[in-house]
Amino acid sequence: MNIFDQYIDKLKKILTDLSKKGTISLPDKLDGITAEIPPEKFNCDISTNVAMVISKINKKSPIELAEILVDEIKKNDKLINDISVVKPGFINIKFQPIFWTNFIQEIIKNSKTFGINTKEKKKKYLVEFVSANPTGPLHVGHCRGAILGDVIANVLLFNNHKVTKEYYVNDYGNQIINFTKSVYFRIREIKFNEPFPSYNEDLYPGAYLIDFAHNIISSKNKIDFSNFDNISDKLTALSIEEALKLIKKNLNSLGIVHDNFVSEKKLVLNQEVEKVIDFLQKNNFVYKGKIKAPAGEDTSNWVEREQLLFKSTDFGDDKDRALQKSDGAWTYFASDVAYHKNKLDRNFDHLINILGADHAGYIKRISSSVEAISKSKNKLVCKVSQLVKLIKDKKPFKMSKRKGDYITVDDLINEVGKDATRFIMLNRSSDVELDFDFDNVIEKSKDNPLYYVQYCYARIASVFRHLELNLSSEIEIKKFDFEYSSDEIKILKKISEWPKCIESASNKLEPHRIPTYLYELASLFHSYWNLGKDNSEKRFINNDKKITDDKLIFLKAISNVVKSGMDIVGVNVPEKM
RNA sequence: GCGCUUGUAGCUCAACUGGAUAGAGCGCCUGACUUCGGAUCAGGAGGUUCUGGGUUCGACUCCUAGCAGGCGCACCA
Repeated sequence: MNIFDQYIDKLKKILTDLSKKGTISLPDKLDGITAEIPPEKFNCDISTNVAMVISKINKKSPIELAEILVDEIKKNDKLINDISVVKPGFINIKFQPIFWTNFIQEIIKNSKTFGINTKEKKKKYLVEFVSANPTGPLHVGHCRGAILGDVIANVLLFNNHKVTKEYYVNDYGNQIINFTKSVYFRIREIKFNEPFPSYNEDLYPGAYLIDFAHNIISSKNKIDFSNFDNISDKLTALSIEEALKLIKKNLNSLGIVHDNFVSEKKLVLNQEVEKVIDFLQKNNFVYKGKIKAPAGEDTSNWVEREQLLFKSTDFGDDKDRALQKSDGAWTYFASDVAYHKNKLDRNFDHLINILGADHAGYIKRISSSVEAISKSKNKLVCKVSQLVKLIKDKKPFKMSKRKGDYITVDDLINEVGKDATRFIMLNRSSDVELDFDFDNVIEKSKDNPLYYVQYCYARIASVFRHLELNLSSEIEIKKFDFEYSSDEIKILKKISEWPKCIESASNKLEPHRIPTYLYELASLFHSYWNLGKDNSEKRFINNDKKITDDKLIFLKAISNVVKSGMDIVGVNVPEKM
């Protein structure tokens, strides 16, 4: 039920009819026609730019064409109250109130599907997100991307697409060796009373490793901890298992559950890296060569060496990228190419990667590899989530990994809660840096948009409570013959934009549009609510402690949209606060 | 030096894929509580959308040249 799409279809039909008659000419493709709710000052319901779009090809002024169209539109639409042409050529339409009564009847009937974008075909998506190294707990830095990925998946699911949420586990490489060694030293610290080496900068100093060590010691595995080399494989597996357990717990407290965890190590052991490089070699995308030092940087330590390179410059990257290290091991990039081949083999229509800002420079090379393998440019979309600036006590809070004083997801959830974290992290476009002010996020006031939206729902719930009705149960109303006032139509207009919001959030992968929209809807509702203070006729419940059907259904429509929006964002809507 | 990205009210940010007189919140100033829960609302002040060119009927949005901030630029992952 997207009234704008419906209206555009109606306009297109009028245009083709007129062009058949020879009244107007049309371009080959009818693109760029919009229908939207205009700014409030125009005092109308829907507005279209159609006259301006066809102005050029007809060599007539938009105003002139609009006048012609207005007559036709009037003939075709009986629910119009008023229609006018406004410079520079917009056609503005005001409906009779019955239009909105019909609208609300439709969306109440189809409350389960209202908002879903029906234009698009069902597709299979893979969303890869978080993919943090399995060497410790998630910290705040991971949070934004995690929530972004999760909500993008939710939006796509809401639109009936098939979505797989995946986590790529980097359980291969030097960092994992250092991580396992660190666990080993913690075990020795416990078992043999040896101090954890402070001199070795490669080790992980975090105290959580002590827990890992305890867990491994007390597990059922019988391990002789006296010699590292004898047990390194076993210990690596156990350590990663510990880390993943913790990470999954962290994700869970954020309300995130992945469908798959794909192991880098397994890809390497299954020779998938060799296979994909072989494939690229046959297609002439791989060669032995040297990488040049970047200009303008201190290159005194630069060592030129010959290594296996991928020709990402063929796809617009600034340099070709190394696939193999000098010791013969695959680079992270090489196994990631194999991982993306693996994704492509699973026949998804679209791949989406969520990356942190610090990995933005990586996008060109990985999308180059996907293009080389799939021969398709738009298969992979990478979405970058910008930094989160933490603010505590009005001051920026810097985290230092070395010192181990970083804020973990656990800290965050304990202090702020899941809902506030999700809502605030999502409230801004992922393209801009985000200020995350602890004091503000905890505050239960209008400064906090989460509570503002929740409060709207709670107010509606309280009306239902007073009437001893259940907000979540279906309402049946036999006669839809009431008329809504202009105050109410203002809110209904906003509701009519809900499908548009979902559509753009989904097409552009910009879920921040949802909290923004919900805030605006809540704001209109709060204003409306307060009208009842000065004017008791505008209250929902009248003096006989009853509610009229139009008001009941009106509240229901608002709460439905708020609920479905908050579901996508992944936060609760309490009936009492 | 190169690449990506951001630049909109004092501050934090929106702006329906190019639309009309650019909108919210915070902060500041006025006002509304024996409330269908004030975690709310009404009103006011506040703008050369970083700068210069270009495309267009029409530009915060697209192109181009700059300026400023952020991120990145080997075999780390």
